[in-house]
Amino acid sequence: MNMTILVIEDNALCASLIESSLTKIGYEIFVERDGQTGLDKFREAKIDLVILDLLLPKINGEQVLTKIRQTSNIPIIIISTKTSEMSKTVCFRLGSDDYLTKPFSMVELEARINAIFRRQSMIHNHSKKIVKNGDVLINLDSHEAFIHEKQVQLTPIQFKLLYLFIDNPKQIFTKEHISRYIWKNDSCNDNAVIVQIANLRKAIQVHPKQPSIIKTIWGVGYQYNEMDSKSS
Amino acid sequence: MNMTILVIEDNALCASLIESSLTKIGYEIFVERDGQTGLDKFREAKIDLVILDLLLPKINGEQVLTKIRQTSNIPIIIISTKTSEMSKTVCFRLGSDDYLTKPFSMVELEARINAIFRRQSMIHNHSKKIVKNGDVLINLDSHEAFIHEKQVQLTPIQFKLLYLFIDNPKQIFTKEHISRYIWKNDSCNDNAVIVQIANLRKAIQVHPKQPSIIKTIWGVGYQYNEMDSKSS
DNA sequence: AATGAGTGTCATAAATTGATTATAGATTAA
DNA sequence: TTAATCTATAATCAATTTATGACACTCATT
Repeated sequence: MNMTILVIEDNALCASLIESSLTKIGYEIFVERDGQTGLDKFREAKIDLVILDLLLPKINGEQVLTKIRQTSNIPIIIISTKTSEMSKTVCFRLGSDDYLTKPFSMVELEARINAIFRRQSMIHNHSKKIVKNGDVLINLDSHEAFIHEKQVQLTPIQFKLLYLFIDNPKQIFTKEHISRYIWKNDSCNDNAVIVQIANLRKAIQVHPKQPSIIKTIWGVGYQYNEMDSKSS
Repeated sequence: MNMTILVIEDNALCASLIESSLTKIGYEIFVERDGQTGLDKFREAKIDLVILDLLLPKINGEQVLTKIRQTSNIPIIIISTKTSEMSKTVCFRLGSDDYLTKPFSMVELEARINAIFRRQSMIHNHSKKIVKNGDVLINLDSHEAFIHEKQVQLTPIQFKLLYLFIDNPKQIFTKEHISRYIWKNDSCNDNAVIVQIANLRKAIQVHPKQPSIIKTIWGVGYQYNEMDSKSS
């Protein structure tokens, strides 16, 4: 499972240290330098965990924390030079999951992130090998995919893409996100994503002329919807 | 809900401090002085969380941690005088949920315990980004917007605008403000804003002829009001 | 070396959105 | 009431985004 972490931190050195360190162990990282763009990024991208500095330009960390908690229960780790009990208490009360005082070691940060994700996966018991959603079923072991109980032949990229979609129905994936997911690189080639989406759609379509189960959200990204309702 | 916490700690002073402090805020506490009796207590009582010292007689903390994790996913907080990264890393790898180095404040311990319990209680609605206000509900993950529980189709700019309004109800936004928010530039084209407002209103109106939920504040700007009262 | 499946790139076509403009309507101040 | 100013609406056209098909490249297998 490819987890995406948003780092909101204005100190460039610290941010890049975290970024390289976490990228190395397989996480996808977004870095934002101030509270406002951090919040923007948070609601635009599919984020699994937030690492949040407290001293930020524009909107401070406590406010960002509050804003995020108004709409999301996503895990948030505070990193700060503030060592006071007061600051810790406030942040925990506002809903943070952990609080690390700077300077801290990357090893510890990694360990705490892993601990949070491990606890989440314990709760969800994510050791399933067959993923089913609506008319789509895929077997992760045998790499087979079925639409309407009929097997379809998929290339590796198509399979990966389809898994991403049916494992997160209704979630919108931007081209950038898909690019990161498929190719692991930072540079995003929009066209390549578009072509892969087209290939996948062609591969899994039951009848030509029928609307694809993968919807285009114009200007945003692509989305899988289990049930397609008519426009009303 | 009465949560039960098992404290395994051989230092009598520290143990009693924790006990009194946590009892005061409503937790039920068991204290054990060594690893063996700690494990025994864990097996026979219904425990919701374990606070575990590392330096223990008979069976050390790491072993206790390992033993517990063989049979249980219960939250475990390590408290220890060991400050090394090594010790922390080992404990997290063995499955602990948090690690506090002594000396620590009771306030912080309480905050971290509360954070763990809070996260457990919200396992269900995880990472959903939903903003609701009055009759308007928008889902930032799926980019869906609902008015009166009926889905409406919005363009990217319309969606962004609606989010701005319902995230800040009763606040009046000038055209300059909206322009900056949508287009990120300093020059403001009043007309463009007016048109976008008009488009949004058309897109989210339930019945034509009904006053829009986005009010015009003449000469100032625009405002969203949860409940629309008649003009007086 | 030849084949073929899988993939990336490009050019072009199709679709949707959004900025502009003109015009009409509404509100305020004189 | 009238003029000036602000706001609303509709229509058009340009810009942006997405879709599609053709072609070239890579790499494993034959």
